[in-house]
Amino acid sequence: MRTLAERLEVAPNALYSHVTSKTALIDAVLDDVLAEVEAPAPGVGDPSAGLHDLMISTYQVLLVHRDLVPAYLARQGARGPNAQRLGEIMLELLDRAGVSGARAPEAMRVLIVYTIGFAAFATRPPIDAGASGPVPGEELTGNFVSGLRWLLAGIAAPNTAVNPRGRAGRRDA
Amino acid sequence: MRTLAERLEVAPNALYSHVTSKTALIDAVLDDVLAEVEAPAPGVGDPSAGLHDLMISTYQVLLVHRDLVPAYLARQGARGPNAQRLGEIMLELLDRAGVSGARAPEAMRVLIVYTIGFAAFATRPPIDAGASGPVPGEELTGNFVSGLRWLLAGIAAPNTAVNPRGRAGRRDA
DNA sequence: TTGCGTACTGTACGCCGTTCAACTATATTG
DNA sequence: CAATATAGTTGAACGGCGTACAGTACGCAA
Repeated sequence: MRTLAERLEVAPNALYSHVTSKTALIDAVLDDVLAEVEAPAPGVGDPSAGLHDLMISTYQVLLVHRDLVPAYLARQGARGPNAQRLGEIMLELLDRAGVSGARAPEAMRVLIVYTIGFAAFATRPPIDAGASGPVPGEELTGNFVSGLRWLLAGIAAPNTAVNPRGRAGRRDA
Repeated sequence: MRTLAERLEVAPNALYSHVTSKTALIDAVLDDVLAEVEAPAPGVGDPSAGLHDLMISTYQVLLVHRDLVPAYLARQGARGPNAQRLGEIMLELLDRAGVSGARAPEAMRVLIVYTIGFAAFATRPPIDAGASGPVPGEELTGNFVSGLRWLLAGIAAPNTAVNPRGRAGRRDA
């Protein structure tokens, strides 16, 4: 806030004539940024490829505005109009890809969480140079795409029985 | 800090005799929490099921300590000894599952990012009740497991050609 | 001209992480 | 046992943060 006010060459509290709180400001900026995401035209083109491109575009947009990616995770959903628009586009793509019903919002959440999470991970070279290689960031994008492909493949697959050992994953908890 | 000091019934600055900074404290706590993750014994059992269980256990541990999940994302890697131990276990499981070479660390990062990201997402009912259902949290765990299965399926698949439309995902950028 | 709404400023409150010098127990040593 | 080193704590304070409140300059319709 104070930094922003300085950039605008006004007193810090002047901001509160235009914004109710820092949180609200960030929310607004967040949704604005989402407008930069390139979404495929609805109804045409391969839906799987559309999802692929949509998530990659989202990832890249997040990387460009890296400093507000943490804020993105802090609030989870992003209720703004742009977020909503992207959500509808995703659902449409998923539907045309054969994912509908209860599976659709699940798949959507998974894709979103994965994308934002990976952006958050990629967003911070400055931990410490040196040991074990900080992963220069270029490679991370490739890594993101790999995971995205795996995810899309799994989502598209009709029935995924990954766990061969009977009812695994069931612990006493 | 001040809150913690109050709980310990000491002055706030007394903490700094034991910890160099708030960040260092959180890092230590973070790694401590990671000790609670149940890891399968190395070398035995189905590796795919092992990964499945390992990530689910991680997810559950994160949910129990929900308030420090954001901190978990803030620092990305978690360099502590427990984190390292889990990393080695994951690589061993991946190797036995047929994932090795350059693919192994990729798969590991994807799994970790997905798990932490989803935990971050699941960690905050208190946004606002009401419209569009805040997803009670029980369902979110099922959602997490679904995505995990998709991911594991994709990782295990030999070659994933998700993108039917030629070289998609290649934008000018 | 009067009145009003909008944008701004000065000042201050309460909170935060953190630092520094001083004190006090406890343990160590001769 | 006395002297001293050491670990742990404290009071006070600094600088920074988001934000609230009261007041003020300005533009504009009545």
